[in-house]
Amino acid sequence: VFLLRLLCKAGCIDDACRHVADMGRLGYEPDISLVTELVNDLCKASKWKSCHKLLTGLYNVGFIPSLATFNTFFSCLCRAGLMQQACKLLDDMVKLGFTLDVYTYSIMIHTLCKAEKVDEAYKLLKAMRNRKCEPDVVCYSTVLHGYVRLGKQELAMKIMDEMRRNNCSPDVVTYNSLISMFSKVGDTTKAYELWGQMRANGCVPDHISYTALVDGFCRQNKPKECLRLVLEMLKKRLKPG
RNA sequence: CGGAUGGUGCA
Repeated sequence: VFLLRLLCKAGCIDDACRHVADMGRLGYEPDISLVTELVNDLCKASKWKSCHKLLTGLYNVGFIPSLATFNTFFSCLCRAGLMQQACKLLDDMVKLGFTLDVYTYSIMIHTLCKAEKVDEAYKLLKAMRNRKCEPDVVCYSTVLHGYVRLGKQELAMKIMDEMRRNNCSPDVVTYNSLISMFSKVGDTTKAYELWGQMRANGCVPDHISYTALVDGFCRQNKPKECLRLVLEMLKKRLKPG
C-alpha cells in the first residue's frame, strides 16, 4: 500500500491503477482510501474511462468501494460537466444500496449552484431533511454563496438566518462569502459588521476574510483601513494576496 | 493508530 501511494505521488497513476486492479484479481482487498485517492487523481487527469474501468473491474471481483469513493468520482464528473455520466453513476450508487450522504448532496447542491439554478439547490436542501439527511454548514454555505453570485443579498442573508434556526452555526467560509458580497457592492459598513459578528461567534478570520474585507475598503478608497488590516494580517503571519 | 470525497477572496 505504501509503495502504491508513492507511485501515485510520483505521478505514475496508470501503473498504480494497474497494480490495484491486479491485486483485486488476485483476491487481495485493496485499500479503500487508496482507491479513492486514485479515483481523484485519475479524474484530475481527465481519465474518466480508466476510472470507470478500475471501479467496474474491482466490482467484478467482488470488491465494492466505499461511498467516499463514489462521491469522489461523482464530484469529478459533475465538475467536468459530464452530467449524463454523473446521473448514471448516482443511479448505480443507489442500486448498490448506498444511502446518499451529506457529501453527495453537497456535490449536487454545488453543481446546481454553479449552473445558477440556486432555487433548485435550495429545494434540494429542504428535501434533504425529509430524507433524514441533515444539511450541514457546507450545504447551507454553498446555497448561500449561490445567491451571493446572483447578487441576491436578501436571499443570502435569509439562508444565514435559516441555518441558525436549524442549529447550524455559520463558519468562517459562510462569513467570508457574505463579507465579500458586501465588499463588492461597496457596503463596507455591513461587511465590517459581519466581520464583528464573525469574531463574536468565535470564528477566526483567515487570509480570505482579510482579503475580502481589504478589497472592500480599497474600492471605497479607504487606504488607512486597508493598511491597518494588512498590518494586522502580517502580524498573524497570513499572506496577503 | 493514522490515511480518502463537498462550500468562500483578490489577481
